[in-house]
Amino acid sequence: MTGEPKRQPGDGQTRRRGAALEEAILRAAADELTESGYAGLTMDRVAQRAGTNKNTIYRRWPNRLALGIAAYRQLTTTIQPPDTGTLRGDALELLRRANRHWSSPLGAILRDLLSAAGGAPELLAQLPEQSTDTVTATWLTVLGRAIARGEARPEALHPRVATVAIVLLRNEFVMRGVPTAPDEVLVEIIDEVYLPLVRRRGTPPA
Amino acid sequence: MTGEPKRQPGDGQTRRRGAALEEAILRAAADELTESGYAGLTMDRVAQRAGTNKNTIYRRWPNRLALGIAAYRQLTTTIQPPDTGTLRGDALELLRRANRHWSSPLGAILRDLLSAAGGAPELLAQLPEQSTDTVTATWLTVLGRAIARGEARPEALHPRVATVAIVLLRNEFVMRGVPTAPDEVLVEIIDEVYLPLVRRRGTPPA
DNA sequence: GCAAGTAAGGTACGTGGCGTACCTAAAAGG
DNA sequence: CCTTTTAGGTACGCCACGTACCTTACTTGC
Repeated sequence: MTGEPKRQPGDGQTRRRGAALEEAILRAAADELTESGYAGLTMDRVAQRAGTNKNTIYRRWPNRLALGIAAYRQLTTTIQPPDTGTLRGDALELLRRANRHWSSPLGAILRDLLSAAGGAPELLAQLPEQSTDTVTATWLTVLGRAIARGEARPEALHPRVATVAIVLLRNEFVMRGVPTAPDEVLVEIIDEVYLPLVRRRGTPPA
Repeated sequence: MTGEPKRQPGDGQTRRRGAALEEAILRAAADELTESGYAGLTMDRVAQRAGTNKNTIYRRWPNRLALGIAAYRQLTTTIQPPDTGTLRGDALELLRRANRHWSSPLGAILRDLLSAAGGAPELLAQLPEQSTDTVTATWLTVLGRAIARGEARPEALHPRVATVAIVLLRNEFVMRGVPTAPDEVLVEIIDEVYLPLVRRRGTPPA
């Protein structure tokens, strides 16, 4: 939305450097992302929009993808674990947040970035929603509280187990493509898979 | 490996048409895939290798990706469900096969194709290992036998539940990138998640 | 067998976008 | 002030996709 004033050679204008310039570039890139998606994020356009030139961009990011990832991070905020009082509530809330995000325009951008990264771990790690650590920590927190309440078995406090639900939902997006998963799918994941897996055993509700 | 003889204009050679030509193109594309991966699959090179021209290729496939998918299918064979006698054995075998395939050169090609498809369902459906139907059917078969043997609870015979293990492994590849998952990961998925989830309930082995 | 129709071959080109090279000009800093 | 650093301007090489257009070889139907 914000076009930078085009600078003429020798017009005596102040010339940005360092952090200020970097922020301007990131803002321009983020704007391009939201307007045209990752496909529309071209180095020429970002340079023009930021009122600078490709040269300057390439001095800071090695390639288009790196810039795209950096710009994407500008658009996201980090998540706080919910605390609804029940494991089912917390888990469902986390899935709904993920579902909303992945179905939003930002989700489309995220998918394109993932595509472009082609599974390079050092790049994936820079994407908040994909960073295994962040996501895993959130689920472990939620599950830990449930265990403390006696809702779940302590042995379930294991990264692989704790994150099963979100992994299944992510898979839903990878396999079925773009559109939002219906809420029933989220409920099904929780009720048919996640809760049966982490709930206390050997004491059937008989 | 097989270079087609270069045809000269007016050299009186026989000119391939229809199915024969199509097969030649697919063979050339498949060879390029195995030698140079999807990145190396360029329309010009395929045309040259098949002893034909881009024009002819574009009459059959709308773009590079479509050709890549078609060529990839030439390189894969369909899977048969294993029958080791135990659910654990069958499930582990299926995971090991998937692991081997995804770590092989073919797996790299598959990942690139998935990347390029960018989550378009109609394209994904053409990739055997990604076709939900095929994979789900296999796991349902294996799980169905286990239920018949009394190893698993009948309510687990549900697509979402039956395929949990393979979904987790797929996630491992998506998140951690290329290299083979160690066998311990497969065992962990089976023993910590899959079997606890599908096994009979309420009768702990006490 | 011949003529019309169809499909393959050859070649060139437009296009888009990345990444680089190279020089000029402004700011920073001693 | 003079030097060093960093930004700006511009052009270009390159690659590969996809298209256009014509020529040439097969096929088919009369």
